[in-house]
Amino acid sequence: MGGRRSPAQDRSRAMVDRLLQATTRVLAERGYAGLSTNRVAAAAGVSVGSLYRYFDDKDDLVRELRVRSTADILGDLTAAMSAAVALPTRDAIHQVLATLVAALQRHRPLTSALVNEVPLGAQSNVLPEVEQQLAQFTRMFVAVHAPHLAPAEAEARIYLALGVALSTCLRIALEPPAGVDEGRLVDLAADLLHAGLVLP
Amino acid sequence: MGGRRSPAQDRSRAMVDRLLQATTRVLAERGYAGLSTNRVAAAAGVSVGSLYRYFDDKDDLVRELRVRSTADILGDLTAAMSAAVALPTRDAIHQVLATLVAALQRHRPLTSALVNEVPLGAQSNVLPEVEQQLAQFTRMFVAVHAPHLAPAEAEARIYLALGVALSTCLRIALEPPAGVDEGRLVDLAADLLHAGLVLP
Amino acid sequence: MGGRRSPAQDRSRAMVDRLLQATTRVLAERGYAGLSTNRVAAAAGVSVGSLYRYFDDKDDLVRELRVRSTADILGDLTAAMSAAVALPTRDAIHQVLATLVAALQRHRPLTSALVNEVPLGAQSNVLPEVEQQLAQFTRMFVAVHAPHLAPAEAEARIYLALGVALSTCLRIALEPPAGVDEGRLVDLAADLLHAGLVLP
Amino acid sequence: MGGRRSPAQDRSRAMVDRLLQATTRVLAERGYAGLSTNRVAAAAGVSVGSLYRYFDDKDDLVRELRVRSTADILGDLTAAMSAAVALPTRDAIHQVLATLVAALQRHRPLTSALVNEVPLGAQSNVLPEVEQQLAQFTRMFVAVHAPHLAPAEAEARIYLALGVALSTCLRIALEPPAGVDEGRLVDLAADLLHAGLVLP
DNA sequence: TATGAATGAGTTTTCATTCAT
DNA sequence: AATGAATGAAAACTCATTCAT
Repeated sequence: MGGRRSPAQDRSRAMVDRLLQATTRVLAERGYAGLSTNRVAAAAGVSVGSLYRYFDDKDDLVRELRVRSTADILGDLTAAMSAAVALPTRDAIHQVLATLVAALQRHRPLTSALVNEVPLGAQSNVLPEVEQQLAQFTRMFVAVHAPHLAPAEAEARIYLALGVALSTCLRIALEPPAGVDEGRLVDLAADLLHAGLVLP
Repeated sequence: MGGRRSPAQDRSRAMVDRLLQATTRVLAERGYAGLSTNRVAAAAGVSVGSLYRYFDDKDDLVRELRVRSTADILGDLTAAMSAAVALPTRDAIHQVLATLVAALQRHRPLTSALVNEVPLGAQSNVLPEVEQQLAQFTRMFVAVHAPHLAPAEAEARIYLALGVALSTCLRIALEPPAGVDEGRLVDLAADLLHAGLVLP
Repeated sequence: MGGRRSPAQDRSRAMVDRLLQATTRVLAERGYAGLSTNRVAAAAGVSVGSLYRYFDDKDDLVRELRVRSTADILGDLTAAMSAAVALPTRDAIHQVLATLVAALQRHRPLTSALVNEVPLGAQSNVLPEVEQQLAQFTRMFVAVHAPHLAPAEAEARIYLALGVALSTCLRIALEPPAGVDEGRLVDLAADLLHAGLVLP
Repeated sequence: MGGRRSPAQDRSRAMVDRLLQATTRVLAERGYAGLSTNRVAAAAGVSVGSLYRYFDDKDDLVRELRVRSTADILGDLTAAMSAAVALPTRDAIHQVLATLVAALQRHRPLTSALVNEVPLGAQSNVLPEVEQQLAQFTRMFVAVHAPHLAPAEAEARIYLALGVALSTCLRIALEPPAGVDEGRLVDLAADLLHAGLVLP
């Protein structure tokens, strides 16, 4: 952690960053259909050949983009989850949701591009890593706050809650409805999940 | 109603059906990226030229596919909604959700392809017509069963409920978790939405 | 000549005419690039299959069109040439030129389409039959009015005169310049050819 | 003038030349109808993709071909016209005609293809730039050598002479008649134009 | 390492032509 | 005879990927 990097590694990292940023830009401006390796390289001010030195292929590029954006969001989420364990049930949920919405909003252009433009392939959830992390938290959370639930019942509730949490946060972050207060939406969502997860 | 069809119309309809079924098959097997007009024609056992006799272009093909499956799902949904108005609150919600899950499952291969493979462009909701229909129902439903809510509050709940209902049904229909009873999931979802929509 | 036609032959002739007229129309409206057998058939209100009953292929259609339009022009030309033999040299030439210009103008849409849109293939003169007819006349004409010319010299002048006559008439008929009197152009052309053909 | 070229520029120029030469070859062998980008690329021993690196599209390819050969012909023509101003009337005309014929012959395969194979669209003159250049010369020429003509009369003669000159030169260059001396034809044409342009 | 010209399989789409009805 | 649905070869063009420099 916090290790030194050789100049070569730095140059490498810089290149990768440039390319990923260029990918985001192209994705936002031209959509997935307009995303070509040549275009990305040009947008990054780099040759196509270089792109292929740092990424296996086009898929790898997009995959990496997803992973990176996810990582940043995950950071926030993890912190929020750590803080949340000390809070009362509903507040904990609210905290996590609010954090997730904020994180998604912070990455709005990229997230939007990924959600709206990139076909998902086999996996049908947009941000798999985020979902996994969320799942872990939810599981633990249920174990603590709703120990009365039978395992199967707990599983069902977790499964449902995950979907609700993720889709709701995405919706609030990316398509906020006109004339509805965002904070209120997060409040409501927290109430909903609270009810769904821990009520008898 | 019950109109006779000329042989030519039948042939025409048969061709269109064949091509749409082939499209679904190709979509399921090779994904949206692997969906080419030549491939669809081959899968339908028909020449490319014929495909272009019945569809303006590739977009038209996918559009029609969406329209058809949407229409079918909408049919079920509308019926369920009609029946639901007479039921008590929670049962009404349950009825609609169960119907939607069943309809989506019936169109599983296509819906799955649409959700997972087709980049959505600007609109981030799959099946916009279904969402609209659902919105109408929800609005009416709230007006009837939760008249105590202030307009803004009602709006917020409707917005949230819609996202939850749609994403949950899609999730249950397309990615049912191993070892969790599907019926129980719909039950839980109904409870959740009931709580979210009408509780004070 | 002037023979009776069976009903079948009439129907046949009517079909051919319809198709050729449709071809002219399509050629004028869509250009040669937009000339497709299907389009011609549609424009004629006839099935493609029928087109192929009356014409071997697309080329045959266009070829026939050329032949027909030529035939009409040839009729005029022959008459003019017959009358011209009795006239003094320059007047004879003038008569023929004026007749040709008038005939080309009468068929303006078709001629224009043929000249501007249809690639000529191997033969590089637009209206080969017209040229042949004209050549015959010119040859005879030179024999009568310029018997003093050596055979090789006569050949050279005829060759030149033909080109001049044809291209000039086409130009006057199809691209008349703004602000220049057409009659004057024909006059000048007649003078030119007169000088070129018979002067020592 | 005598500028050095980088290897890259040379390669680029070499590629463009190869492709244009291949285009000429295909045009000569298979006609305009048989001119496809794939065929041109194959004839050039190059991939289609490369063709599209150097030309925007098929039109661009043909356009460039026209531009190049036109430029070459124009070069000769301009030189001849410069030299011609010092000559007596008939000799000036002869010089220009002879030069044009020679230039057209030098580009025979291409010119032939353009004249015989490429449908001309709206403009019915092949080589519009050549015609323009010729027009400029003729106008000046008439102003100098036939100042006695009224403006309208001058216009008419210029219009006619242009058509005659161009069509005659094309004819001599592309379809020289068997057994007739080419030089004699140019002589005759010069006489003809001389008479037509400056005689009272 | 970086470059970017070159590749060519693959995509969408058209249209002359055929043939079962 | 007439129809027009069906065909499929071929056209224009794109783009992920490679490799010589």
